[in-house]
Amino acid sequence: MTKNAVFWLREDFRVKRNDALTYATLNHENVSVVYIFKKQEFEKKREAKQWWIYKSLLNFEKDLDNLNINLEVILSDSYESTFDKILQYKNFSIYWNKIYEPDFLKFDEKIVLKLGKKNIPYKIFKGNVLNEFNEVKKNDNTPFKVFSPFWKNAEKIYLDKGFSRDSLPKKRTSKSKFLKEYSKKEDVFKPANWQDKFSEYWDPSEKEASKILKKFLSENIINYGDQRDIPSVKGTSRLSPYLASGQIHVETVWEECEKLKVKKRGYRKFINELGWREFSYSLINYFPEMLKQNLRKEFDNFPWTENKKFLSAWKKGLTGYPIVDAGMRELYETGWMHNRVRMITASFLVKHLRIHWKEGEKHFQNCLVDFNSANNTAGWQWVSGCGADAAPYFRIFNPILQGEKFDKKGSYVKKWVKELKEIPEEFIHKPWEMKNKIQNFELGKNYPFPIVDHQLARQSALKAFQQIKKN
DNA sequence: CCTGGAGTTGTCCTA
DNA sequence: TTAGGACAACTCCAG
Repeated sequence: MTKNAVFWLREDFRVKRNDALTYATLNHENVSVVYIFKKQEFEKKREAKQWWIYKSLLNFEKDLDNLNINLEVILSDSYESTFDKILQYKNFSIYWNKIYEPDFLKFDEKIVLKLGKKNIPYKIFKGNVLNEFNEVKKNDNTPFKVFSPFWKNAEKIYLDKGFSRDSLPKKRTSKSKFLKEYSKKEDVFKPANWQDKFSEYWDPSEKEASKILKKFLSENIINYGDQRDIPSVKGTSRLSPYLASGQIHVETVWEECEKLKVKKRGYRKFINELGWREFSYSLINYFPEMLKQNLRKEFDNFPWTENKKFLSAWKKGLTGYPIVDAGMRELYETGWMHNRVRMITASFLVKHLRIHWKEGEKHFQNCLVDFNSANNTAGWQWVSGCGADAAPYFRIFNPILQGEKFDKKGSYVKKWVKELKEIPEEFIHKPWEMKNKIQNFELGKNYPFPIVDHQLARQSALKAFQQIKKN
């Protein structure tokens, strides 16, 4: 065994159940945690996530400090050139956990070749999933394309493995440094951007993740089935950003769920959401082309429109449909949007405005603290109808009905769209129908008229879908 | 190989 | 007022 070990930190900001980190501490005298920050991957592309990573680095550094382990950050233009520099060092082994994205897996292969040539010991561990995607296949060895059978099989495979690995790294007696030069963590992120208000809503730490999970399981999971659809209520777990950056391992979430004594409907529904996460990973790895294009080819002929005004109104939350605008503003304010509202806003962009899902995908990528390629792509393609197991085309969310159904009193709308604060309940999801005048409020002045008419937009979306069927 | 059932999250119209 | 069917037909998957 070499004296030094490097744990290459990527999406695993946790001490508990972190296989690569634990392995390094159990087998080596000196352990360093190295994070390579590639600016171009974040700037103007994943700004919300950039904030999350920055805070995660600061918090994780403290956790590692308790173990006498040093966290070293390198600012980089490319992973490969940075790796080439690291490979110049002598007498070390390197470990990391997998990220299930085609590009990352390909990069792993490349690095493995280089490590082999230099005789540097390495080990790659399972990442933040229940099953690795290639463990779940149909009997004929092809991948599942429908969720239910996929999940039925995947759950069984996971249960059959029946293992529990509640691993913890071993504390060092003294700190050691590996890299001669490393960057300041502050260089990863320049404060005073729009993301600054996120601190009011999120604490990107491992401790917070387990706190949230505990609270969710003791208070909310019982009613998850119904409450998860009400955006004004904290009925969902809000664990997504912690899962995305690995402040918690999905196996931990699973296991804590299994420990529940009373397993009601809510429990099943919640576990299924973990299933969708697994399904998305499976899809993008078996069909990597879907990261860039429609999974269902017939959608290549869909008559999308280009409309900068509409796109910008959607992004700013100025479409004139209160539930849509509330969602977009929640996203901008907090780096997160409630699941039900993600569907409504996405459907609105794709079907009412007929703007390509890639535009929406890009915007969400920039604004979500829980951004993850697999979920984001699979989700947008699902809404658009061009993905796997997707919604049928005639299923077009009516933003007024959705509002009335899931935000009855309009409290979600009023929280995020302050202009509508005084609008009576009856009209909160359709302020344009209001006859009475309200002081200091005038439609078209304080808040926009709907940018498209629901009925007309719906008709034209249906027509557009008819068109691709013909081709 | 054939067969039948099913398919995350809806909407709208009719009786 | 409300419940039920139409919306389309295709692909996936298991038996």
